Amino acid sequence: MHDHAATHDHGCGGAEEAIARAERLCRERDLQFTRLRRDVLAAIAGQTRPMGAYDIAEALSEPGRRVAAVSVYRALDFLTEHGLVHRIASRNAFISCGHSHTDGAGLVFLICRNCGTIDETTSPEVEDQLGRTLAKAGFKPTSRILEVEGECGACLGRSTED
Amino acid sequence: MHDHAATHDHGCGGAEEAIARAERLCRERDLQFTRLRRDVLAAIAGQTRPMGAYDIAEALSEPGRRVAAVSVYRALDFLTEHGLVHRIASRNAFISCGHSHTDGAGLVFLICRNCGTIDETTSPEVEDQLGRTLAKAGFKPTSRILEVEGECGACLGRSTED
DNA sequence: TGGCCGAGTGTTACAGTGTATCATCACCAA
DNA sequence: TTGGTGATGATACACTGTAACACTCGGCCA
Ligand SMILES: [Zn+2]
Ligand SMILES: [Zn+2]
Ligand SMILES: [Zn+2]
Ligand SMILES: [Zn+2]
Repeated sequence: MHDHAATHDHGCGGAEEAIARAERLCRERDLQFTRLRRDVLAAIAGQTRPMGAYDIAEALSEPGRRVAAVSVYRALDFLTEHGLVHRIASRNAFISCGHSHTDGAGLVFLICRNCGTIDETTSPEVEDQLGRTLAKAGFKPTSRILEVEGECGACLGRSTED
Repeated sequence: MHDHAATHDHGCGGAEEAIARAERLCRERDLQFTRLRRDVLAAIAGQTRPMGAYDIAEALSEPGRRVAAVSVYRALDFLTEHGLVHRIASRNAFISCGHSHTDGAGLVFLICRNCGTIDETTSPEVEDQLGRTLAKAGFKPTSRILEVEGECGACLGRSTED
C-alpha cells in the first residue's frame, strides 16, 4: 500500500475500480453497499475534480428519479466514515479515495488552483514532525486536515513548455 | 517573533493589545482601520473560542445599530488579508491572531474538541518536511491549511487530575 | 466653490452548504 | 404475524457566503 509517491489518478476510468474496492470492503466489514451509495461513489469517482453534494444530487437525478441533497449527504457520511471518499474542507467538496489508508495518517491533499484537480499523497515524515510539534505543545490529536493549494505538476509543465 | 513554542492567549484581555497592533500595522501600510474593522477585531479578540461571522454581527448589533453579516464579512476579508485574524476552515469561524507572522509559514491550528479553544503554533520542521514532500510530488504550493483537532493541554490536565 | 471619484458601508436579495424531523419501505428475527 | 433495525424519501429549516445597488464621506482638481 501507499506505493504511490507523487500523484495518482482519481477516478477518470477508475470508477469501476473504486466500486469494486468498495464492494469488497463492505463485504468484509458486513456493511450495506446500497444502490444510492454506489451511485454517489460512482459519480465522484468519475471525476478528477471534486464535487459538491448538490452537484452529485443533480448528477444522479433523472426524469423519474429525484435524488435529494440530504440523501447524498447521508451516503457521503457513510463513504467518508469508511474511508472511501475524502471531504475537502477548503472547498466543501468530495473526492473518491483510491487507496486503502485505513488510518489516514500523513494524508496531504494537493489542490491545483489552475485545473482544479485534487491529488492526494501521504508523508510519514510530515506526520512524524507534526506529532513531535503537537507533543511539545501538550496537545493530543484525534484528527487533522492538511490541504495545500497551488499548481500541479501537469499545469506547471504546460505553462513552461509554451 | 515566534517566541511562543506551545500555546498563547488569544485575546481574553489581549483585545486592547490586538487593537493596538492592528492600528500600528495599518498606519505603517497606510490602510484604513475603520470603526467597523476595529469593532469586528475587538469582538473576535475578546474570545478564546472562534466566532462565526453571524455571531460577530449579532454581538456588534445593538438597539440603534444593526450590523449586517455582509459588513462583517467585508471587515473579515480585510483583517484576514492583512494577517490580523485567521479563518478556521474546518469550523467556518474566525480567531484573532496574536503574532506577527507576515508569511504564515508553518502555521498550525490546534482545535480542542472539548473546550472549543483554538490555539496556534508554528513549526518550521513541519513546514520544511512538507516543502520536501511537495517538491517530490512536483507541486508548487501557494497556500496551505493545517488544522488539528484533539484535546488541549488544559483539558488533558483537568481530566487526569480528577 | 462645486463637481468628480474612490473607498467604505448599509441594505436587500439570493446562492450555496448542511441538518432536523418525520414518514415510509425493506429486511430479518422472534 | 409482529416488531425492530437500517436505509431512503420528503419537507422544512438553519447556517454560511456573495452579488448588486445605493449612499456617505473623504480627498482632489477644474
Ligand atoms: Zn485517500
Ligand atoms: Zn493543475
Ligand atoms: Zn496567527
Ligand atoms: Zn480544551
